[in-house]
Parts: sequence; structure tokens; C-alpha cells
Amino acid sequence: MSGVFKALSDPTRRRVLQLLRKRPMTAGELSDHFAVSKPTMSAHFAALREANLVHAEKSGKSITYHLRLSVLEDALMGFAQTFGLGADADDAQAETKPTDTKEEIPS
Amino acid sequence: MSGVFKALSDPTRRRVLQLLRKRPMTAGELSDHFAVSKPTMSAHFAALREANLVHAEKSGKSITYHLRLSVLEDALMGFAQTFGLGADADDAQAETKPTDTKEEIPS
DNA sequence: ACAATAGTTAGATGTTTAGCTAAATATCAA
DNA sequence: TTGATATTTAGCTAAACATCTAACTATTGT
Repeated sequence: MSGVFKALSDPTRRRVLQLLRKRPMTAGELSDHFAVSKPTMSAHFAALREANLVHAEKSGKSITYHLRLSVLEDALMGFAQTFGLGADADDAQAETKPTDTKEEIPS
Repeated sequence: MSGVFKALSDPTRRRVLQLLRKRPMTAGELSDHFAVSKPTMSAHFAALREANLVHAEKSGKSITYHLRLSVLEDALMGFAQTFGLGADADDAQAETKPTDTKEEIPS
């Protein structure tokens, strides 16, 4: 949980995820979009891997990164839901689940 | 944007927000829920204030913090939506807005 | 085997962060 | 004014982070 938000707290990493939204890309392709060194990008990729937001697939010389949308969704929406935000409607009693009344502390 | 995710990347701060979900609370009340010093909590409050996730209201000796749900919602859901996550249905063509086809890079 | 290409590891530097204690500030009550 | 309460500021440490260059590993083409 913390790992996901930490990963998302960096603009470069957020843009990487956005780029991967369209299609999987190799580390090199992704790096070309940024004005930082390869090792720096490598570290960003590691952060995204550790947060499980991307999946790395090595093939030949290059490594292709794939977005793990479901992990992003679970983290983002799951957290949002603990605040009554998310899927359903807008004001008061219109919700699917009654926005509850129970104690739910986040990790 | 980065500020919000940065704020959310700390478990203590996430729990503070969760506590504030129920009702506004003073700095002292909030601090009582955590095993860290008051100055440390004060720093966490500052981070939340800077991210605009809470609103501080001084009255007398104490300062009452209020959750700014709308800011959390805008950040979380806004970001989620750039990935086609969020409000609407689950699989493919069921969405309200066609999940677009346009270039949207995050800040 | 050699060189080129794709990434990562190592090591250094400067910045940020979370935490602490001690001291300062502000408010209120006596 | 003196004291108690609530919170912040100052100053510190230790760990984590983002960044770099240089060197290394792995793969492929010649």
C-alpha cells in the first residue's frame, strides 16, 4: 500500500505508468521519453516493480515492461472506497453499500 | 498532485485521514492515536495541510483538523480516470465516456 | 573472439524525510 | 503574573531518495 503511493508520488514514475497504459514498452523506449540517465530510470523501474505496478519481461537484449492495471486499480479504488469514494453515486443514501459505520484502519 | 500521493505514502498520515473521516478532531486528539511524539505528529499535519488534504481551524488553545474529502476525491479519482479506472462499469465498451483516445500526461 | 547494444550494479553526492528532545509561542485560568 | 495546556519551531540524527558517472553483465551480430 505505502509502496504504491510512494511509487505514485514521483512524476517520472507516474508518466511511465501513463506511457504503459497504451502499450508495453522496453526500458529503453521508456527512457527515451525522459531527460534523466539510464541508471536513474532503472531505479524508477525498480520502484515500480517493487510496488508491483509493472511486470518485467526479459526477451533478448531488452526488457519489456507491462502495466499491471489491476494492482493500480486495487490500490487506488480500494483506498478510495474506505472513504466512501469510488464507484457509486454522489450524495447521501444513493450508495450500493451504505458507506458503512465500521472501524476500518488502513495499512 | 505529487504532494497528495506523497502525503498518502505514509501510513500514519493515511490513518489520520481515516480518523478524520468520522469527525473533525484536534491535533491532540489525533496524536493520542499514535505512538510518536507531538512534534512528529505536527510535521505529519503540516504535510497533510500542504497537500490540502485537511483544513486547520484554530479555536482557543487547540487546532481542529477537518478532512477535505473533495481534494482527496479529485486527486484519487482524477488520476484513476486517466487510466480508465473509476466511476463506470468493468469490462470494455460499457463506459460513459469512451475512455477516450487522447494524450493525457500527468503532472 | 570482438564490438555494439540494453540494462544493471557500484559508489558518490546532495536532498528529503521521519523521528527525537528541548525550547518557544499562544491561550486561558487563577 | 504565574502556571497549565496545546501546538509549533529549532536543531539534531539516521535512513531513504534522486541523481550522476564509470564499470559491469548479458545478448546478439559480424
